Amino acid sequence: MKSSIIRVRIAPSPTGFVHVGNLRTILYNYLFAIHEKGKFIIRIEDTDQSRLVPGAIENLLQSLQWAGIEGEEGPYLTKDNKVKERGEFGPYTQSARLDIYNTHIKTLLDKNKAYYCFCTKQRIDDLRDEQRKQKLPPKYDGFCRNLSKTEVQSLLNSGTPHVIRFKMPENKQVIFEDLIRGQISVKTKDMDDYVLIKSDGFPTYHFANIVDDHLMKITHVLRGDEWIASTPKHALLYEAFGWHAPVFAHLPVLLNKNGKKLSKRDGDVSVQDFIDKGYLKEAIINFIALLGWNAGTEQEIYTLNELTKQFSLDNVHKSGAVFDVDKLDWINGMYIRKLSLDDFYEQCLPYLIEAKLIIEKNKKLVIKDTGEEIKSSYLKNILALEQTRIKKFTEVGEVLEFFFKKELDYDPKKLVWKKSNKTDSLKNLKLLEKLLNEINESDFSSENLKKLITALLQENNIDTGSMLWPMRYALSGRDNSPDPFEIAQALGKEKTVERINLAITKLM
RNA sequence: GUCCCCAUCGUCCAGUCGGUUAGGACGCUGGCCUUUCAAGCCAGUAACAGGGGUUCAAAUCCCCUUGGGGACGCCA
Repeated sequence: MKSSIIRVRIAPSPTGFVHVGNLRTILYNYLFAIHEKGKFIIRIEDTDQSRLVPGAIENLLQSLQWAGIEGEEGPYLTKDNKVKERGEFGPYTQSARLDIYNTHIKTLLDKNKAYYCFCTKQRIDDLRDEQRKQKLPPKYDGFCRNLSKTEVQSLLNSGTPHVIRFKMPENKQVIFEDLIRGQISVKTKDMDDYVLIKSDGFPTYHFANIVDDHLMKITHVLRGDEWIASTPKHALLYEAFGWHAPVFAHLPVLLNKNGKKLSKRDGDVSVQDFIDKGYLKEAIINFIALLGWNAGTEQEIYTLNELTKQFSLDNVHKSGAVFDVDKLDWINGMYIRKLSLDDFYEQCLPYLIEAKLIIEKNKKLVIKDTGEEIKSSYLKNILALEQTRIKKFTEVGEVLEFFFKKELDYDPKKLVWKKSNKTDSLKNLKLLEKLLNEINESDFSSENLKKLITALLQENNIDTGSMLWPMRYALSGRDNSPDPFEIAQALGKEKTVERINLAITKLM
């Protein structure tokens, strides 16, 4: 009975992709479990057969794997991407537990805590319409509540469709303790004789959830806010069975910019969408962990490991948190800057291919515009210049495009620095061209170029800007870019000179 | 309509036993650096929803109002 080990579960229904809000609930469950040295369990709640989406379980498990979150019990993905189950409290998929629900509903029926209801869908709908019209709370009226045993038996014998409802006790105050919100109290007169078993023989969430949580020895239920109103129903069910209820903790929801619950209507909210947009898992996890929780310190950047060490339900907020993309971008930028160059390269490559700047040909990388083969070491040098400049990987294509163009297309007027003029710019570029031509290919490093060009400026008494701005513009064709010396080094002598020449032509 | 829950800068969070110039971060603005943009550093901007209590003292405790959210399915 008394088990000191904490067991928490996540109970997703396989009805689509994993939403960031789900991911946060999952994350908090995981953090709590690991922090408390407990068990983290996955259970699939597929009792609504009409809403099942093929591949949703695989998608869920992949998303967890991506996030670095692993369940100790329940379904998992094998190396060849098959779904298998592990753990001693299985099966962990509700559709495989129908027998269990059947034996448990019998106990409730025998205890007179539940009853058969033969009301048609039509009657229930009409009833609710009428109640709404009269501005009454919609509720089942208990029509079948007191059917005699013989009436029930004969209806069952004739195969009349039916559901099984919970017999809500009358005039009772239900009080439960929520770890985050404290005591919550509801009167049974405000609750319905809700359905336990549907007419297709499948249990509802309310029933299956309670039976499974009990059988799987779940000690803490951390779930979304939207369940708070159903928790008294659940508490009553535990009571009807004579079971101890787990500890409940209802997590605040994620909101959109308008303060409404974040939903599909707000655009891309699935975890996959964020991955596609070029966010790092570390950034997403860090960000959503902080939405509704903090350690009481001023730390903003956390690894998953640090989170598991510091996480506590004591510091979880009660109110919903707005999902602010600006802050996500900032955090993502922080993580991008921390990446090693190799990792940064690995992350960026798919986006460069996606942006159609680079194509893969016979396992070689080729610049699409020029057809030249490109070495990964070269690509890394270029990427290094942008690592502090992007906030998400989707930006890498645009910002790097100029490196891969055969010929740059820009407005010649832009070659002139704001404090300079056309004549000087042209003169300076010609001086620069002459100098560059004299430098050996092997000496074309940014440091050396900087040294030589600085000397050139001093020698001729030229303003830094009136030389470096045209140079930078000639090489990048962009208002904003990295340092001209860095670009020149990355481009190499030939292309650098070529671009300077082009600029001279454009200015003349 | 009924029930439940929530309320500190624009946003995310500190402020958990009542006493703070109400703190940090994102964003925004300005500065430094500087050839541009980032990055980095520095500075500034901005909040206790309102009203009553309790108290020597309230962002903090209590009540009301207002505002917001959620639930009221044979969905989860």
